[in-house]
Order: sequence, then structure tokens, then C-alpha cells
Amino acid sequence: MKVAPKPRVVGDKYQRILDAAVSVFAEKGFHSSRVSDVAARASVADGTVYLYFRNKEELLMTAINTAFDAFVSRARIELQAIESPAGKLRRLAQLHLQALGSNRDLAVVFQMELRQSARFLAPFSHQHMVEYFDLVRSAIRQGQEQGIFRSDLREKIAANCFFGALDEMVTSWVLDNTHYKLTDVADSVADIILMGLERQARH
Amino acid sequence: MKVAPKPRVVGDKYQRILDAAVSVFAEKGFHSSRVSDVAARASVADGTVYLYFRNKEELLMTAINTAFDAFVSRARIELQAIESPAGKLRRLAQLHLQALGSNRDLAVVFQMELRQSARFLAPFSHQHMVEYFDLVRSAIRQGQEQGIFRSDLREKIAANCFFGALDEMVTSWVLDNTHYKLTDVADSVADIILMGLERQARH
Amino acid sequence: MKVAPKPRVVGDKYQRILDAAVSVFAEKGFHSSRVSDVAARASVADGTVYLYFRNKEELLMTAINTAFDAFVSRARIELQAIESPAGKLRRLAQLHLQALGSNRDLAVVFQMELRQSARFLAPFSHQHMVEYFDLVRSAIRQGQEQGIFRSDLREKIAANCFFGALDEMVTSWVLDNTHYKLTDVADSVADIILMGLERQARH
Amino acid sequence: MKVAPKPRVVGDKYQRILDAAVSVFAEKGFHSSRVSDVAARASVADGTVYLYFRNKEELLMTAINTAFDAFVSRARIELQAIESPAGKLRRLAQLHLQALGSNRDLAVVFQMELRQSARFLAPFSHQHMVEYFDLVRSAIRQGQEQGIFRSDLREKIAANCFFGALDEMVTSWVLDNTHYKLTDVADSVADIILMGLERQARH
DNA sequence: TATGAATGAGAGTTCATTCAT
DNA sequence: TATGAATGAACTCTCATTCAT
Repeated sequence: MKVAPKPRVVGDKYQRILDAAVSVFAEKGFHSSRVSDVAARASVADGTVYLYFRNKEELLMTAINTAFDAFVSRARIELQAIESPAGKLRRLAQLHLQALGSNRDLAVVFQMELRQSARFLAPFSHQHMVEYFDLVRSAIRQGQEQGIFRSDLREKIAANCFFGALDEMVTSWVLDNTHYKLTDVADSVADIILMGLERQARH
Repeated sequence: MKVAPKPRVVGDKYQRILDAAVSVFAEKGFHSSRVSDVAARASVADGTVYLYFRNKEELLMTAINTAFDAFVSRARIELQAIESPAGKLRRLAQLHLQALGSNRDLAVVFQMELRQSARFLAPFSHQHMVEYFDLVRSAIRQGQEQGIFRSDLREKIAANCFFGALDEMVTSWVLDNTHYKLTDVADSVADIILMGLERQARH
Repeated sequence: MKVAPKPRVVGDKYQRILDAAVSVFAEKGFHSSRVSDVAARASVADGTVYLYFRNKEELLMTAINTAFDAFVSRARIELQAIESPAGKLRRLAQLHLQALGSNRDLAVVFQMELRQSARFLAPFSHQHMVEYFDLVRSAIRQGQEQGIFRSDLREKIAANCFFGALDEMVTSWVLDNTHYKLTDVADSVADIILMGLERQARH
Repeated sequence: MKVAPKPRVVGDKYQRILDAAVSVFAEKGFHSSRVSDVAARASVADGTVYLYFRNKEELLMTAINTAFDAFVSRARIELQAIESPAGKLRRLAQLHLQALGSNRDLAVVFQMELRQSARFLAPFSHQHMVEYFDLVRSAIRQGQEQGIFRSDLREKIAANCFFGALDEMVTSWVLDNTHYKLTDVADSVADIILMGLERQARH
């Protein structure tokens, strides 16, 4: 007589909680979200959250780190297959915007919470940023060594411009209500930055 | 050896509280800061904070808005005196990094809290962003109309790149412990973006 | 010698908190009572109070409304079984004094807080007053229609006299330290009011 | 060029503050009223209130006591001139309803705050109640001694009925929005109670 | 007398976390 | 594993009262 109330797959609670957390954090912000909101959205009891995550902060960190891990791993692999420094940066721009553009909630959490978490919460996630930046910087360095990119620019500044431009595209997309496709702007951004980095033939 | 307990000038409480707020928020983040921390740092009673500010949130918004107002007003005036679109953007880059580079605490608050406040708190501060972006965008548009900047780029994307690059420079500076001079990088950033925007003569 | 710290039956917390609230409110008055006082007297944590009641005010309103509900329901049933209007009023007087005379704390809360709550808090409890008055008024009206009670008196005034007399008996009892039995005066009060209402044979 | 901002009579501040207090307390209740509300309504500074009254509570007590004093003094004098016990009670009913019916704010404060203040604040005002009751009781006793009133009723109970009936008329009037004239009901109330007290000739 | 800025104790309420079941 | 009732520390904000001017 009783229908199964929660026809969810058993064992998927971890992921359900994590997804719920991203969804709730995106909606109200990390600090205004309650653990019980997350639990409710994941259809588990409040206490169950603590069977999978040590505390509220770890929910955020895990969400960020997991996505970041996946992104950096994939990026690292893909970049190996690309020869040209410019091609690497172009691909990185695509991957960056793809990763966040394909999951709006995650993007919101990244754009809104990452900086704070990097400074005030566990600085672990900052390590990911460093890894990401390393990919960018080594591509730039490579370009400079090959004489393709200008050498009068400090590599770190260039990397900041590259990342900052992409990051702002995401922020802008996140705060915008018109849900345009984020990856569509990858080439434009890459164009601007690359052209800014490249050595001008006639100079 | 004992100094007078309250040798402060009367009437400066508003500013003292605001400065204390910026300082405390920079140190612990807005959400982890307690109003009593701010009051203590300003050497006033907890209740005094509420004589000058409606609530904790207004402390943050006032700090942000005040600085933003000053920046945008100044920028608007200065840009009027500059003819060339490229010159305008160069000057904007300098002003941006100067404004935040000259007050580290304020910079921390801006970089860490502005996004959140734009989304979750009063969207007033977002208006400032729009005004700032308008300055950038009209310079870019002007450059495009004069044939100096490429017209195949959407102005908004270009503006995002410009702002994003500067913004990331500040974030990077804020998270960095080596206290280098932020304005020193203004030209480099402007170079990259401008070169990325300019029409290449031989194309 | 040490008793088990929490030998309470589970599930009785709602009632325990409500009883504690009545007891604390009776002792110090609603406004001077702290929620933590109530929690302590109920041997629960402060937060637990809020699992059962939305806020401090609801504690008061629930206490009042619950008792009032019980009284009015019972009165309504009992009066149905009584034919004569005078008998109804006599019984009402007994029930009124019984209800409050059997729970001194509750009586204190009623006499001290009901008026204020009726005016300044949720006017819900005022509805109960209206229901109670309706019982009184319809008995009086019935007596007038039967020619037993004088018809030159407005029914509302008569009801106010009836209620006011009983109410003052309770207040007087509550402020008095000699703990006499409140129900003992029911007949005297009913006598006075009824005699005041009845049509005098020889007039 | 400047008009006199406060064309009040100097030296009337005491009374202005007291009137303001009654007005504010009537509107929001004693506990929800702020001293600064009272000061504002009296057009004085917050601190000035404390030049005339020790604290907020004293504002209430003074308002109540002053009015009570005036009432009891007047009542005492008037009653001396009246011979018959019934006449005394009739006059008392009129004075009671006149005193409160002529100042609605004061009536609200009396009906809403007097009980609480009698129990939880300085019990001073309770002394006034006693004095008032003494007037009532001695009239009743006199009536009993003269064989006009029934002697099988305890004088205190009779007094409670008399006072309670009047008190409820005032409360009812205060909570009622239709501003009928309170003194109009004095005779009806007196009729009921007196008839309840009087010895029936033919019994 | 009069002011009103300043004080700071105090209380209601929230919510992350725990733990007995 | 899972639950969710219970906990109690934490924190914002209010407001009666003071006091330097």
C-alpha cells in the first residue's frame, strides 16, 4: 500500500548532498545557506550530511575542489597534445568557460565564494589556482622562449590578464540574466589576450 | 605612562568606525567579523556603531560605495581631459590600481566582498560597477568609431577583459605577501589589453 | 546521591515548556521574563523552546489560548444541559472561578497579561473573550425574553457586570496572599449579579 | 527670521512629559514605549526626562498615582456630603467613569498597565486601590448596618463586584472603537449592583 | 536647567553540530 | 548508515540611562 517515498539510488547520497550544496549556495550564498537547507534539498536528514562531510565549510571546499580537480586534470592532459603556446591558451580559455558555462550553479559558487574561501577558509583550494596558473604561465613562458610572445612582459602579469579576462567573463555571465552561451566568447577573449601578448611582426 | 583614554577628536567617530570596519573586514572577512570587533577597533561602544550605521551590512555598503563614488567621480573628470581612447584606458588602469593600491585594507574588502555584495546584498554597489563599465565601454566604442580599435569585438567583451585583467591584478596583489607597488603594473596591463584591441596596421 | 540528570519522559517537552512559561510569567511578568528562564525551568536548552514555539510571544499566546479554549468548550457543553438562564450564569461563575482557581500561576498570567495581549499582542485571544461573552449574553438575553431578567438593561452592560465581578474576584484572589478557595465565592457573586438582573416581583 | 520653534510655556515641562508619557504608553503599551518616544512627544531632549523623573517606571507610576490621588481625594470629599449608602455608591460609579471617560489615554494606561504595575512594579499604586476600596467598603458596611443592604454578603466580595463591574465597563469602552460616552452607563451599573445588594422588602 | 551623543548590558533568536535511537 | 530532536554558543541590535557641554 505504501509507495517508495524516495526512489533514489542508494549510495548516491554523497553526490546528492554535494549537488544540493552547490545549488543552495548558488542561490543564497554560502554564509546565508543553512546546512538544513542543503539536507532538505538532498532529501536527507540534517545529521546525514555529517556522515559524508565534516562540516559546512567542507561542503563548500569539496564542491570547489572536486570541480577544480576535474578541470585542471583535464586541462593538463589536453594541453600536452597541443604544440603551440597560443593554441594551448586558446584551448584553456575554451575549457575554462566550458567548465563553468555548463553548470551555472557551480559557476555562481566559484565566482562568488572562491576568493573568500581562498583567503579566509582553508587555503587548500588556492593550490588549485596555482596549478591552473602554472599551466597558463608555462604556456606563456614557452611562447616567450619561442619568440612568439613578447618578452618584455612579466609572465605573471600576462597570466593574470589571461585569467582575469576569463574570470570576468564568467562573473559577468553569472550576474547576467540573459543566459547566453558562455563558450561563445572564448575565442574573442583569447584573441584579445593573445594579440596583446604576441610580438608584432613589424615592430 | 598612561595615555588619556579618549583623546580623540569628537565628530570623527563616523570615519573612525568606517575605517575600523574596513580594517576588520579585511582581516577576517565580512561574515566572520563581529560588530563588536569593529566597535572595539574604533574605540567606541558597540551601540555607537548603530548611531552612525543602520546595521552591519550598511557598514560594508558604505565603505564600498564611498570609495567607489570617489573613484568613479574622479575617473569621470580625468577622462574628460583626455582625447585618445587609448589614453583614457591607460589612465583608467592607473586610477584603478592607484585607488586600491593605496589602501590595502580597502582593496581586500573590495576584492573579497564586492561580488557577494553585488549579488546577495543591496545591489546598489552594482550600480557603481555599471558606471565604471560605462566609462570603459564608451572609451572602447570611441576607439572603434575612430578606427583605432578593432570593430569585430563586442564592446562588452572588451570591457570585461580590461576590467578583469585589472581586477585580477588587484586580487593577486591582495593575496600576495610581497607588498610590491600595484601601480607599477598598470602600464603592462594596459599594454596587453590595448594591443589586443588595436587594429593591426598591416592586416 | 546524584539523580539522573534528565529522567524526563520524552515527548513531554512541549507541555513542560508551556508549564514553565506560565510559571515564570506568573512570577516575573511576561516582559521581565527571559526565554532562558523558561528554558531553564523546563530543563531544556534555550534553543529547544524554539522547536516548539515560534517566539516568546507565542509562548504566552499559546498558554492563554489553550486554557481559554478548554474553558469555553467545556462551558459551552455544560450550559447546553442547563435550562434556566439563572442556572447558566451560576454555572458559568463556578466554571470561571474553578478554571482559574485551580491553577494559580495560570490565573496570575490571565489577570496580569490578558488585557495587554488583547490590545498589543495578537488579538487572537480577544476572540475567546468574545466567545465567552457570547455565552453570557445569550443567557442574559434568554432571561430577558422569558421575562425573568429586567429588559430595561442593555445586555452588554449586564454581561460586563457579570464578567467584571468575577474577573475582579480572581484579581483580588491573585493579589491576595491568603490562599482562600476561589470557588467559594462563586455563589455570592452570582447572587449579587442575578439579583441585580432579576425582575422584582412587586414592581 | 527665525520663528520660535517651541512656543511652550516655560516650566511646564514636567506636565508635558507626563502627558506625553500617558499618550505614548496608551498607544504602544508601557513596555513597548521608549523613553525617547516620550521625550520626542514632549518636545524635550531624552536627558530632560531624567531631570523630572528618576526612570521610565517612575513616569508610569507618577501618571497613575497623580490621577488616582485626584480621584480618591475628590471622591472622599464628595461622599462626605452624601448620606445614603446607595447614593454614595451611585456617585462613586459616576466619578469613576467620569474620571476615566474624560481622558481616554489615561483610561487605556489604567486598564492596561495598572494590574501589572500593582504586582510587578512598585506596589505603591496598590495603596490607592486600597483607599478606593475602603470608600466602597465603608459605604457597603454602612448600608448593611442600616439594614438597607443584605448582611449575608461579605463586604469585600460586594466591593469587588462593584469595582469589577465598573472596571470592566471601562475596559470594554477602551477596547471598543465606538466612542460612546462612558458616564452614560454609570446608572445602569449602579442599578445592577445596588439591586444585588439591597435587601428585598418582601423577603 | 537642558541637551543628545555615547554607553554597554542585555535578550531574543539562529543554526552548526551532536548523539541517542 | 540514517535520523532529527536537542543543544548552547554566538551575535546582532535595542534602549534605558548617563554625563560632558
